[in-house]
Amino acid sequence: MVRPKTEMRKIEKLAARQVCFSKRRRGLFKKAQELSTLCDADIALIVFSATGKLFQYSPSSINQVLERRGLLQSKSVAEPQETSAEMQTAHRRCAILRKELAEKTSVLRQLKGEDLQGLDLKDLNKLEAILESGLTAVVKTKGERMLKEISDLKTKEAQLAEENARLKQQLVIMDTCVGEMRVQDHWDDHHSLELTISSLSSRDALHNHNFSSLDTLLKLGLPTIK
Amino acid sequence: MVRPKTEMRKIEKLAARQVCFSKRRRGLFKKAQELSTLCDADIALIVFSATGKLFQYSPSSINQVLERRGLLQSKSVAEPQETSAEMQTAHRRCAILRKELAEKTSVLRQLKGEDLQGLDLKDLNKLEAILESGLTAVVKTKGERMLKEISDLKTKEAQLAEENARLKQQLVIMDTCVGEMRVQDHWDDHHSLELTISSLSSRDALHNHNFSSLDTLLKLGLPTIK
DNA sequence: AACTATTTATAAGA
DNA sequence: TTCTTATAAATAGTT
Repeated sequence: MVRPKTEMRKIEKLAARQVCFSKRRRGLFKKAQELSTLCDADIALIVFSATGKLFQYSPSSINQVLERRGLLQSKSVAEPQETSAEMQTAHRRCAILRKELAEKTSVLRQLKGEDLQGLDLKDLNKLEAILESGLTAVVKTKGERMLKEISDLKTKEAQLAEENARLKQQLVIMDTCVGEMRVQDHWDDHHSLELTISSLSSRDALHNHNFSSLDTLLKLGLPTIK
Repeated sequence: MVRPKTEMRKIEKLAARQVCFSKRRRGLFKKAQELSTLCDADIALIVFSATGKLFQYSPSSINQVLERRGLLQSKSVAEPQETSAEMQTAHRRCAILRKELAEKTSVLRQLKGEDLQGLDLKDLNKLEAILESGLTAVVKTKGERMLKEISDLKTKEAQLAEENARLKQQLVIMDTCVGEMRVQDHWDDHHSLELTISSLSSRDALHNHNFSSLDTLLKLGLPTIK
């Protein structure tokens, strides 16, 4: 078990990234709490996962820390009614969301090659770089996916070929069988069937095949078996 | 050198506490930065030392993170009363926006070549097609932009060349001028200047040039003009 | 600030 | 997700 020194860049595999996030988040919060306890510090820690989930830690209250920092906008600017306060927050949130959405939409369009008029050479180069690296990644993933599919198909093919060979072998045996039966044509069905089974069994052809080969044999409706 | 397992309570000795604070603070910030990088998380970390000194970390902007926090913290207290109708609409709108945003974000990430794990061959092909057409468009636009820049530069170059030619011509005239002045060396400054201007004007060389050429002429400090 | 013996965190595997 | 374990990383005490 060799643990490689962790490279400091975004973890590519989603699952690994999520596990790492979960572990390190806990570690980070623990360290924050320790620092706060040991050194009597006031701490506010806010973490958003890539999926937008919120985690936060503060021994006192986050708002208290933020107020101390002078960050919190005086939220009681001018509120005629108490109901409008909530409405305002809601609207503000919507506005922010809309803004983010507009931004993402715009970038998305540009990546798709639309609305490039307003961009200068520098922006275009940046866009090109993103597209190129994205394309590379997609093509690479696609290649891997196809390779896997190919190897799966090869496995299947091998299995089928194997079964095929087995079946052919059984056909040869069958021929032999038929020959024998022709010679001993006076035997009744019961004897003939016994002979068939025993000659197949003697060559191990029916072992491990759940007797499906026997089914096949029976369904063949061999003309010489009355 | 036996290090006792650190007790998790406030360190009493001031010096030790300060050293510990300094070390652990750095450690904490480093861990925060690592989490942010490795797992693509959005983090805001604010630390006040016991002495009131402020330290903070955020890869994006603290305010941005805080705004986002405000966004997602929506399910605050329950207020089942009056405003509910309006509030519900607002919240519904927010929810829709959030959903759209999540969708766009996801697509955007995939276009950038991230989080491709969950996609099948069909999706990958679609992605590839989008990226390819986007790349084509961007490269095309870039080409046009560059062509235009080239043609603009050529125009400018032509203009400059033209002006250059004009200036050279003026120099020739100047030489002639100087020659004349050498012959008529007894002229005083006033006459000499008149001659210079009139001979230039007669060939239209000074028109449209805001007399900058005259400035140049005067600054040349022609040795024969006393 | 630098060193180092230890503790602590954590990546990978189950 | 949780547990384990080998190893990387952080850090308490010392110089």
